[in-house]
Amino acid sequence: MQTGEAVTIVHGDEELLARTRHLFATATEIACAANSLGMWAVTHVADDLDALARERRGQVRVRKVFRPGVLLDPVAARGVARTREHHGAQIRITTDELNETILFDRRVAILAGDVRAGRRSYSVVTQPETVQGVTSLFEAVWRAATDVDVYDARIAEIRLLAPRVLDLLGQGVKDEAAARTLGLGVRTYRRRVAELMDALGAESRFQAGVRARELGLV
Amino acid sequence: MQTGEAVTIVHGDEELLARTRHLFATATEIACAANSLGMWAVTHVADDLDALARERRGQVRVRKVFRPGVLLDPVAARGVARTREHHGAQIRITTDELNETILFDRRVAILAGDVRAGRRSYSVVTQPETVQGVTSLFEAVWRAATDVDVYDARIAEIRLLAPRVLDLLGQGVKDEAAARTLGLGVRTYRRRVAELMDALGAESRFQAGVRARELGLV
DNA sequence: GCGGTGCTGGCAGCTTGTTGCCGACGTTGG
DNA sequence: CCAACGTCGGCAACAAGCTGCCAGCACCGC
Repeated sequence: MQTGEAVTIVHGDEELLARTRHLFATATEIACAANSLGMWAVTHVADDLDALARERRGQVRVRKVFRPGVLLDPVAARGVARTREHHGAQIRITTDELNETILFDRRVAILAGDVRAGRRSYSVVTQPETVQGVTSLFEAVWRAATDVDVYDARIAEIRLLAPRVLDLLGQGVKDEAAARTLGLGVRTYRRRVAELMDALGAESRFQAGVRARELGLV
Repeated sequence: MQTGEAVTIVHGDEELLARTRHLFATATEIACAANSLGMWAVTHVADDLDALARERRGQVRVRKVFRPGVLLDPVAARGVARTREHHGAQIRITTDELNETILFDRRVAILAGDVRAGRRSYSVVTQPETVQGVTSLFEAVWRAATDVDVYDARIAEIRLLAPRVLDLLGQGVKDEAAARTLGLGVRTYRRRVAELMDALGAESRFQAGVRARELGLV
């Protein structure tokens, strides 16, 4: 990654880590928009980066925006809570579609690309106008987003039954049979399904299946 | 992995490779049942293993059973064709639910477990009765399965439109709007959807979404 | 005890999805 | 040219899914 380049393509998590470690160590402002914890898994895997974040807690403003589906996975929800507690991160939830992005000090933007051959590619952008554009988009999303506490209480409830509902949905079981299996009325079962779809931000059951699989919920 | 153990748990693809390389080098019969190419990606990543398989072509009987959804991905379909051509593998398609399995000479069975923290665990079984049980299950599936050629011609057609249909489905677009977008009548669009669901072995759209995502089709 | 609140589940109306039927049309082979 | 075949698309019947409505019930606070 050369200093003169405005956009650099980075392949794979390891390379991204290697090339951005210094940013995590020096930035005073880190902002992240993610559909799942996947992108931030990079920073969790690297133990030294986690320790670094804790160490720098008072020196860096960390903001993260997730989609509500993230909170459906108990493990991910705990990860979110831990991030807030240990890193002093401010966390909000949005129902808008997100492109996965990390911003450092309004100077560097990392945009996630597609997964190819099991490796995800990232664009590392330093070109000022582009970074500014991405930043303003993030700020707009941030302003419209809701504090995680508002969502978490509600989703914590949905989470209780979600694994069983998702399991039955994933097996292709019809609503009536699924409701019977869970000992619910079909109206209530459908309420639970509708809540899940809302949390997943899905408008159809196919889309919900895709999202649920993406988030590792099924 | 000790000789005396009847079942050994192996974590991650690399470890599986390291511990089973000798099996690929010595076995005269290899049988694999897989939901996707994922499990066999292990052997593709290792170049020396690929070369080994080519070298041993006349010395080892290779049989693989996949689910039809695998053929929906052009890349995977080409991988299947290449395996057949280069390794002389016999390949069949089944619509039954499969547990991902590799068998070596009716003596060793490898069963795939769940993915944990991004690493998949495998059970490596050498206990004779268990291996025999797994082998007989594989043989039953093999007997009932259909030669890949029978499926491939049909699925090759479905594959042409599949990316666009899957994309619209994944966006939650309703059938009528999706049909219009593709310039089809809604009856035809629904035929295409039904074919896809058949190929994916899904009974509901949620399940289809999960499967499609699993196979990397969306 | 009583009123307020929230959840459940049955019912019903509506939308969306599933699939058979059939006429129309294009293609192919004799 | 004609017959056979396969696909498309409109129509319709039916099933599955979506959601509002409301009575019944449990719980809670005064």
